[in-house]
Amino acid sequence: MDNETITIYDVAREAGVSMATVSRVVNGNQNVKETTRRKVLDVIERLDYRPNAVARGLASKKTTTVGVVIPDIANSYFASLARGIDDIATMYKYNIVIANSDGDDNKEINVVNTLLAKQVDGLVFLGHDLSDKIRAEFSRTRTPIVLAGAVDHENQIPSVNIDYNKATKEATLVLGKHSQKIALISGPMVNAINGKERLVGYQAALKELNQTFSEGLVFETNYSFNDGVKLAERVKISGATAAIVSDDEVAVGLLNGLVDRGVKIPEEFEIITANDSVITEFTRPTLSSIEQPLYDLGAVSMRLLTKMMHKEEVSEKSIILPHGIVMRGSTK
Amino acid sequence: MDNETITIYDVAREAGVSMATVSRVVNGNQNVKETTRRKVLDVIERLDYRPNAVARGLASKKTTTVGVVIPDIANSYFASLARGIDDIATMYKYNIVIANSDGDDNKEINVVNTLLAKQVDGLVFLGHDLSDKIRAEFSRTRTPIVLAGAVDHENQIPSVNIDYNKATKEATLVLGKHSQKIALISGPMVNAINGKERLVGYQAALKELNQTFSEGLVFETNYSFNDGVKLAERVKISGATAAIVSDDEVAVGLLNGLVDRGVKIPEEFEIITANDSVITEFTRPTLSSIEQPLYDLGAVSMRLLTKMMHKEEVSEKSIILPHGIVMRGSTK
DNA sequence: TTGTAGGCGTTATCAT
DNA sequence: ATGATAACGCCTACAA
Repeated sequence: MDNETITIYDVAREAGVSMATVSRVVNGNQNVKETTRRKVLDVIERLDYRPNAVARGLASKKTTTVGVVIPDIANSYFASLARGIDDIATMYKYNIVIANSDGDDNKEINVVNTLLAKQVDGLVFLGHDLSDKIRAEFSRTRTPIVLAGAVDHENQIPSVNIDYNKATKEATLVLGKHSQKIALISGPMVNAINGKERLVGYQAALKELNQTFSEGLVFETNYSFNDGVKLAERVKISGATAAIVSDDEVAVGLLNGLVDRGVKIPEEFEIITANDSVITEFTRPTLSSIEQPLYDLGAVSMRLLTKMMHKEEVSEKSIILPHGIVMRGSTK
Repeated sequence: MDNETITIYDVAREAGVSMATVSRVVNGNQNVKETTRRKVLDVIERLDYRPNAVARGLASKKTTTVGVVIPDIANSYFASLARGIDDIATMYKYNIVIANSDGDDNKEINVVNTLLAKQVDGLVFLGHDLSDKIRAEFSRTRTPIVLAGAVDHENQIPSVNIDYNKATKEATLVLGKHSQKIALISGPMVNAINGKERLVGYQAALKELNQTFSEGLVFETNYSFNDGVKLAERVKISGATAAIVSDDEVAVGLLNGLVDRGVKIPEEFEIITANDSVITEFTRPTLSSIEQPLYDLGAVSMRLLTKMMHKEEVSEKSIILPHGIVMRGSTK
């Protein structure tokens, strides 16, 4: 009663050739006479035949699909990376299956496993420092994996990053020109996005500034606008007069929270945020930021992954993209 | 030389049972003696066996994967919907393959086809009024499809929306209290997100306000922050003293562009935007908005899709979620 | 409760 | 240039 799924056999029969031939024209194999090619193409059109990618995947052991593990697709930073990834993936005829990990170690392992079960040809892993468990998981699969905006401290897995340590240090030094008390607003410390690098850079800068490191100036958040807003009061009380923030949404919240409390920015309080996503221009004053090529981080990592999937030689496994500091309204 | 891919046969041999039995325990079939189940589970663990989802998909004709066609994942409005979709999908054990369409008719058709070729169990289509071509494509597939934040004027395809017409009318009426010239900032007119509904609602409100509709007060954009910024000058020149905007990023740009030009908001110019995404709170003043349950739009549509995929009866095919108007800083 | 065997829709290897 | 015919890894009646 329903339209049966039509297969390569149907096309073959209808066109009076073997399925092998149909397969050849579908796959652009040159060894087909032009006339039969036409004939087959016609039938394909007429029958509205659409090759079954699953069967194809089973037979060829390639799915033309890559998995993307992402902490939160609704976060503009990750969304930008995702966009870069998808564009390049599309360019190379890959599709993307996205799985939110919420930055949770266990969920990460979970989604990585289901992604691998789905036989993705490759994996892009976003956002977190690698936990030992996940690294173990990665090490026993042949599936190519690339980290984007995430560092592997063992330096085993190919990755695309900026130098978070250096960038954070530079940003902190900028704030140090006018501030004696600089706060560090990070993600959840146990598992922050490049948290260690950032902390190290921050501390190195403090040392150079002859400022003492104080736990009381380090604040943890869960990467959300509201976290930033809520933090404003605590930060104000801490006596800090500047902050380096690890996530743009948090920074926007903090800035607005501070402004709403009558704090003058940048006169009384300076902020530099970390990701230079579009939202840094949404506020007044606008947010100064570590400048990083978000889209490119995604795009380059996907490009790297395609090379690995195609078994091309990759000279550089740990790609560091250039960064900078954009001075906008939240710094003097 | 490498770790061979290990299959259900390996497990069967190693456990001294048939592959059917292994399949049973993997799929949680109850007809397995507890002791053999244990035995099999042990071997699975020991061999680190991971069922091949592709083979499974071919044999069972189910991929536990749903396709999501999205205009731009980097847009916070769509990203919110996507998050809702993914959460519910995960809850029901589905994965999501995302494809950006850029709101382009041809790309849409393209990605829909590759998604269908991949045998997704269902499809969520975001963002646009349906073109005839895409509707034709949809009508000749058995794959369940749900529209989220997109209306089908033929009312054939299940969808989850708010009443854009009514919401736009209400918002326009609010602006009409203080303004004689209300601009409508839409997406690309040919293919705007629910563009027709919004235009109709806008015009209905004008009529009720005894204001005349003028082409000069309708502005098209491409849904980006920068479009909004650029538009500020033109809108100002047009003499409008209020605007209803179809996209939050555009609204943010417009607001900032206006503020930067010395326009006082809301005193001299009022704005109501359309999507109530987080970024409406990023600006100062904050943006008043049509209020809509973004996450729920995604979540509900995915829930509806699961029902369809499981062949459950669905009573209501066109779900309208409630909306409201949030008055924030950009209105008097 | 467990095993056997026939698909699922392609690709890919050999022949012809 | 074209056609048989095995895989590919699993599910699922059907038997036992």
